[in-house]
Amino acid sequence: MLTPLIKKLEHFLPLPDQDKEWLNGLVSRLDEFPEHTDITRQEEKPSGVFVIIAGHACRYKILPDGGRQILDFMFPGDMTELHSLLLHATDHGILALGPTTIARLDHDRLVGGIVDRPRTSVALWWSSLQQQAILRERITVIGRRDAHARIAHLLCEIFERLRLVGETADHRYLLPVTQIELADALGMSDVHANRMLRRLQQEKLIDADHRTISIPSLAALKAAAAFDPGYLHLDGAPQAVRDRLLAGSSPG
Amino acid sequence: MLTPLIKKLEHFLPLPDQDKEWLNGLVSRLDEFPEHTDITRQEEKPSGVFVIIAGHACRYKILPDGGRQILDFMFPGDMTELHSLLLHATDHGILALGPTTIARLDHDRLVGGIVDRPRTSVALWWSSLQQQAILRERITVIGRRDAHARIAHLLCEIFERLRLVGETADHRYLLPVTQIELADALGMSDVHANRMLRRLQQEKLIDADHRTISIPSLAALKAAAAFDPGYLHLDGAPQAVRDRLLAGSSPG
DNA sequence: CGGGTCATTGATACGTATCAATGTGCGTGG
DNA sequence: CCACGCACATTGATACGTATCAATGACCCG
Repeated sequence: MLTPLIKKLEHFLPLPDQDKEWLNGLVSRLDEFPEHTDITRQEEKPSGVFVIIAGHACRYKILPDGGRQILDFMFPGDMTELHSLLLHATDHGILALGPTTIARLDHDRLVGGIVDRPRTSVALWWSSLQQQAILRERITVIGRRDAHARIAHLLCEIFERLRLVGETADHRYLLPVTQIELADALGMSDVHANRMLRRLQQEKLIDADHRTISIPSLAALKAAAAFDPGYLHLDGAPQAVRDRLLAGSSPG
Repeated sequence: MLTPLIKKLEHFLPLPDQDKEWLNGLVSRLDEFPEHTDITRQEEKPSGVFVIIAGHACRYKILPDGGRQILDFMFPGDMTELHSLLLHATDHGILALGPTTIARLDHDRLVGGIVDRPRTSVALWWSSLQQQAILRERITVIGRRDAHARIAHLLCEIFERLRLVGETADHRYLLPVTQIELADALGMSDVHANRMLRRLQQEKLIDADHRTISIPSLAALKAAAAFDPGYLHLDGAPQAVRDRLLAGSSPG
């Protein structure tokens, strides 16, 4: 059930079989959300931890003036914050972009049992560090790059993230996102997003068709975006970390 | 020693005296950094956890084209990520803005001992959630607000964060930041930052003098910024969280 | 006193927002 | 089965916010 999450975590560190079983056993319920419905709403109490199983979602904020900023995208294997229950209200909502399935996790058993599973703990920590790094990179791109580079960069990032969970085929992936949503994610107007998308296609850097993005040359797109994947921290756990964990159970 | 950190954490949840002693005992070394020197450098291996004791720092990235984006500011009580040692290399550097003192923490004892201190664990988790929320708010402000509102918003945020650790006096605080740095933090040019700063002063929304910011009317500045402090999650731990922790030791 | 960093100001160029109109595809109801 | 409406995509014209270039001023330090 939590296959994409486990796949992602194991890119960082192999997990013992018993940890994976334990993770899968935490799923208390599956929920499905139709396209363009809220999974959680801004200002409401956090609704517990869940993992995206299938589909695409995004975190977003609505501004006082009615504007919207999309903060990040969520793909299969992405989850909400482990300790969000510490807050009275969330600072952002989560929206299903296409039809989306989520798995809700039993919070008590998660928090209670995580302590005895150091490999999983560490992998989840890595995932949380990666998420913060993605936010920082987004700040950098929105703050310092022009619209053309912003779109190219986001498309590169999404490719790498989807590849990690096996949601790409060749150099192609599904991205059920309107141009308005793309614009809201990158701090630009929808009209301009359209033009830049168009330009990327004319430049043969991407091909967009029916919500499917194809990247003829990943190298070329990365160059246009000045995309350096370092911030995604995809290298796997450092040897020192692995060594220390070997004292525990053996990898699955 | 870790007074500002503890002060901040206790805004969320009172800590037992023994936890505070334990925290203070984790300090393995104090380091001082002169103005405009790197505390950590981008791309290097994480150097362990440290806490700002005095002074002001910022996280930043250098782009391939030489540009710089300041991601966040760090004030007394702010610390680096608990588990950053999981990464091979950092995705950003940390720069001392003025003369800055940091306390390095013993990582092994921190990670080893945190499990037995649920209140401190929870408070540190809250701090980490707040930090992520700050990044998300920055994305929103840079992506969707004009230069005038961006500066006003940042000045409001800094006020609230400094107030939390007792670094404000009246409606006034020290901010050792050049206009170039301000511009790099908000994704604008230094020339424009200057003009907007000037405008804020003409509008009597702020007063800036020798690195000191005064806010005649916080309400007015917040209105100009459309600043809603909700994202800082300053309400303290929800009752449910407190109740659960009462099973453990009593508050200090 | 001289040189450096930082702040300030004006003129101009450019990227992007905004406004407006049209086109396209799709689901729904007559 | 077609017509309508709706969301989304596309395109052009124009306005505006902000970047860039350039020069001067203020301050601090050696």
